[in-house]
Amino acid sequence: MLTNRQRLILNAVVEDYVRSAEPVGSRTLSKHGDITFSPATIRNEMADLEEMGYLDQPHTSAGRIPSQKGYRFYVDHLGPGLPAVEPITLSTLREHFRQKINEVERVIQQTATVLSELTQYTSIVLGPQVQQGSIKQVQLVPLGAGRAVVILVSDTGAVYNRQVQLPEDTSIDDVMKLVNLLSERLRGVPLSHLRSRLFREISNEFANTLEHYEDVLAMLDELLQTDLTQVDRLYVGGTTHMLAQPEFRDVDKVKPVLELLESAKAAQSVLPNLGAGIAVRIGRENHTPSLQDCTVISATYTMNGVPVGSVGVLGPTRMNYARVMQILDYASHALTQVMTDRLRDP
Amino acid sequence: MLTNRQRLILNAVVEDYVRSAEPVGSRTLSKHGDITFSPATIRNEMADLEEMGYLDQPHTSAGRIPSQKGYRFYVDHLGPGLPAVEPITLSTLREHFRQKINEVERVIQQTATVLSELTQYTSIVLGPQVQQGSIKQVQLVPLGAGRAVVILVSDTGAVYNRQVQLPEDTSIDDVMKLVNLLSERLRGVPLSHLRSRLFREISNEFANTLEHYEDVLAMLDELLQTDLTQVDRLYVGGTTHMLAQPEFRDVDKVKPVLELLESAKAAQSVLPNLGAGIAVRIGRENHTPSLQDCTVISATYTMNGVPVGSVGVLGPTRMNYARVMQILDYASHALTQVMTDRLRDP
DNA sequence: TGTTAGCACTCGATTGCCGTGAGTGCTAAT
DNA sequence: ATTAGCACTCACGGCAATCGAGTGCTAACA
Repeated sequence: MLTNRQRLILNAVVEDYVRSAEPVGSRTLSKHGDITFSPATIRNEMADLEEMGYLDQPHTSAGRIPSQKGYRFYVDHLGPGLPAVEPITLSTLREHFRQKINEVERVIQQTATVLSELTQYTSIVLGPQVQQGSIKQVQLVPLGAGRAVVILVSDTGAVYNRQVQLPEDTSIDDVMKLVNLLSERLRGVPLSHLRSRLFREISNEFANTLEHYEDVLAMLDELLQTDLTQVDRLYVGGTTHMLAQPEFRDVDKVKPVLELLESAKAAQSVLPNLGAGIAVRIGRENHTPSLQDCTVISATYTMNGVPVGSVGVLGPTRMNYARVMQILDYASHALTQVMTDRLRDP
Repeated sequence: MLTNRQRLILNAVVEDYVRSAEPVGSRTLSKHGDITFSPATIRNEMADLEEMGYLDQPHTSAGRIPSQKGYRFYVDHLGPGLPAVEPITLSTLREHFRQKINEVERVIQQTATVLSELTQYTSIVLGPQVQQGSIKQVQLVPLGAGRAVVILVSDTGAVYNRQVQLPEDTSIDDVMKLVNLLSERLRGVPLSHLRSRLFREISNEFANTLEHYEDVLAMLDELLQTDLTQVDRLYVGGTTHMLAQPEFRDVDKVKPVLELLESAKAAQSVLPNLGAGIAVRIGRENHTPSLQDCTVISATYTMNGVPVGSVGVLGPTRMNYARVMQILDYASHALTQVMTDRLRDP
């Protein structure tokens, strides 16, 4: 275990290094706020801390920087107790969430923007995977030439639409039948059960009523598979902030990270699976190799108590943990609020 | 005017420099395919070309690189005559556009991806601003608690939806009236005339039939303003390719460019206004200051002969002009085809 | 016994100084 | 008009000298 003085010093090293991005030496530390010992004492303690693996020394005649273990200890036991967020930041956030934007998508997207601006890091927001809610209305709008648009509306106000090509010789009559059937049988069905309901209970009715029922079924299957699973609703903001970080001023260092962020699919893997509370992944704790020198902090937001999405921030391991954690905490609660409002009296 | 030999040499300088990214000297040039003169002759001609402003010399004892004027001459009179695209590339493109994807949005997005992969530059695709097409169906789905979703379907298959908050005490009756009214009066109205039609012809009917007609009108106005003008449908692909370019290996060089690309609004300005054919903007020809060292090549795609969007490629001024121009030419025609297919027998 | 002052030592970063070589411009020969 | 020859230029890489921030150790001190 660490002595009180060692904690104090580790804390100071992290704070100074996060601010300056340069190895901090004993002399510098001795000037740090709540440290009263002489440089020599600090040197001794730092040597011990290094031996225990909490600090690293880039080279013999340089100051110390926190190791990943050091950051971990800092996050678990030190810094994030104190208030690190300026009031102005909080009020900006509050302002952002106060304006009622009707489209959930836009809220999510703008949240990404605001987060990256406030934190000066890259932000990643995963849109809500609304398996909740149920079908309010099913509609099929024919466009001519066998083309039609299928529209599903959920009671949460989400609208899914998709253009489909009906089998060549589908009669108007068949189309009407189809719409009525779907409309009648799917109304009120929870989105999460949509596919199974469709196949288990309704498909055999198709066989009796419709001509090309296999085709229609395949079409609906594709529609549900791609449109409701919503894998692509990932918003990334402020990627260029990465370029401002001193440790990533080398193009070869940033490139893998930016490449990861560019492919939406891969970027999914950046955010940990939905868990409760705030998750901090430091350096190699990220399973993605490109993020070995990055920290990802993320928080989950919920809808009716169920986790549906997450907000996160990506930066160098030298990150202002306390500040970012507090901001994300606020943002995730605000998003939870937004999502829950949306379910009110459906 | 340039002599034939000067053209030959300028052409060779551009081609060599585009390939190697290093100033090309007289000795190197003398080994270039269709050049038969001695280094000394080449030196004389190059000195002349420099004097005329077609070539630059980074420093006294270095080779020459094309100036922006040099590139411009190359684009206007030289390179892009010959075939520079490998058959394999063309067939990849053909393959990409062969698969019929139903969602226009997805076609656009994937086009951006394919273009950036094929060219190894950053691609920018501006989604179709479909002012064409007309209203096929208007729908209003109430969700409870005064909330409702307005859905507009155009005959091109586009679906616009937006959640709105109805005035507190709107009666079911009023909602029905509203839907019927809109449905009846807006069907067949061209999207481009939607707003004016709404205000000139329909608004006074509202006054007679509806309670809170000002509120409803304001709501519809907002809906049309934000959703149909479609300013945000800009897809950017392969931004990280910028980092691979030797002239942008310095973070301070890339950062402004990536920042520009990050804000969708600003990125709009990257693509020139819709004009016909292929547009090439070299260096300072871009009005945006961050693009002083970049070239943007873009092409317009049309729908029924009307330009509706554009595809572009962004890279360093040292760009493979011939190849990119040919690829964009192909892509824009293919997109035109896609858009036109969508209008067939509406 | 824990803390601190003093001091020699380490080592990355900076600076300055060649030597090298690719490339030029000029002149004279073809 | 073209080209061979040659002196000249200048970025670049390597190397040594210098500098200084920071350390570890020892000895003095409370």
